[in-house]
Amino acid sequence: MNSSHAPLYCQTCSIRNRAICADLEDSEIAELNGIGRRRNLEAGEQLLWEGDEAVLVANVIEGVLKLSTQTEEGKEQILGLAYPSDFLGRPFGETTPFGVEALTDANVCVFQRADFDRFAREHPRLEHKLLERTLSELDRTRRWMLLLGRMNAEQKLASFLVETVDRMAPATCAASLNGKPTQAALPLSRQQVADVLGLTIETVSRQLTKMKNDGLIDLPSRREVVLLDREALEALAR
Amino acid sequence: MNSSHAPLYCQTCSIRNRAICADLEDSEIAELNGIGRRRNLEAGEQLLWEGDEAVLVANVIEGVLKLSTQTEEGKEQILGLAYPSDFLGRPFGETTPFGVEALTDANVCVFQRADFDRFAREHPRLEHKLLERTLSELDRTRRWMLLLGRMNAEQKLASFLVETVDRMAPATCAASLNGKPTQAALPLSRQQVADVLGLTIETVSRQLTKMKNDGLIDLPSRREVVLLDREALEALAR
DNA sequence: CGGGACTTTGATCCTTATCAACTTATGTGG
DNA sequence: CCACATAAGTTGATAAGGATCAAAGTCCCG
Repeated sequence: MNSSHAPLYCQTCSIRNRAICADLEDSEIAELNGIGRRRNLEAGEQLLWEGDEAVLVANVIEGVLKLSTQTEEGKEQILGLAYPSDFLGRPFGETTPFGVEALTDANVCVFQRADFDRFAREHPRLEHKLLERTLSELDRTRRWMLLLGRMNAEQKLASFLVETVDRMAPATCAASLNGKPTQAALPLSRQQVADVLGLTIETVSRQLTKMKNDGLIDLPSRREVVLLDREALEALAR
Repeated sequence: MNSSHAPLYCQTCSIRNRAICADLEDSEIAELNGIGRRRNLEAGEQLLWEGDEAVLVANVIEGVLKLSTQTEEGKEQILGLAYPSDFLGRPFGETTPFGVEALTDANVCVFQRADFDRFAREHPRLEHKLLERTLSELDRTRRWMLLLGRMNAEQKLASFLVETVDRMAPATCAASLNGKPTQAALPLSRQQVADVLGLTIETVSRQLTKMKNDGLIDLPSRREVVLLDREALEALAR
């Protein structure tokens, strides 16, 4: 618990050079190390609850998590997925506007929001990184809006598969075609894919079998995809 | 053109206390004033083009603008609306990921992105404001995702009407029920409303007439709405 | 007053949701 | 290690909400 005796996680951290802490100097890293702590999450475990007071923020070290919200009638909409080096939570805010749940077993670096906010305000370099990351996240979210608002089921699935394979790539280090990865373990169930894309589980399932029959993809197991024709999928997604 | 002779706009700026420049000191404001300039836009005029090199950023002083993107087939999706005091453009990025067009006559305070980026990096207070604003914008955008992904046409329209009336309120200063505004001039055409909500113009039109027949709203003209039963609309939107 | 853009209304079609049955995986305890 | 229970996914039939296509009606502005 006591920060002065905490092991220096950061120095061996696998996302040290990609997360918002990347540009910090050793002394700053040491300080940050003192206020954060590692936490393991099992698949399905919840880290933040929608509407709760925003007490935590975190960096994803390993695993995939979802941000989500619900409609009054209980329909879920996944607002985003967080992969290693992504930042989680709502700094400088009263409440957390979405729930966060681990989809796979995960490891995160957690901070009390108050501690983090203070540290950020005192370290413009970190705040700048956070700003850049937030701006990119906003860009990504807006692209997703186009998907939700204007694409049909087939286009949504195609987009989703290509993006997922890309984002999972660093973890899998698996097969790829001239640099572009073509397969991945799916971190989501069919229902979760549906919640990401604003579809129902049945539509997702039907669309996947159709793509498989069309020779666009292969589904070795429920939690794996292989893009047999990545080009065609990208064309659909466009 | 020459900054040293530019009038000191900022001191009389109507959004001086709400925009990202709010916390700056007089000397900083003066400096910022030197790199920015005012620009009037007519309704329909484009300020930024999707995919262009990101050369400009801006603050909205007056009017309403839309951020939008298109699907390959030319279907438009509006990604957001910018009202007075909102920030526009993509700082710290290579390209502008969306187009920006004035929906009403508008007045904006424009900066060369390079100038703005430099200024921001040298003034953490401004960068902090920008971060807070970007985080709020991300929250708003994510709420919009729930709307696009999980709401039906009626719920979408209800949400849109309530939000629009609220955001237009400062400008209209018009009728309100215990603090909550109940009418506004619509800054968007039916087609644009459709593009915001991921619907077609026909569906928007039908839904509005239905709401009018149900006594939920009144439509004194094509560009005005009155919320006759704001409560009911909020309930639908939830 | 007339022309063009915008909007509304109507008829029909299509995609996706919904409801239901069935199949395949996953996992647990005897 | 198998049998059974349970969860997850697939497939089918039907229905509904919006999209699309077409036409008529309004408003605006010169």
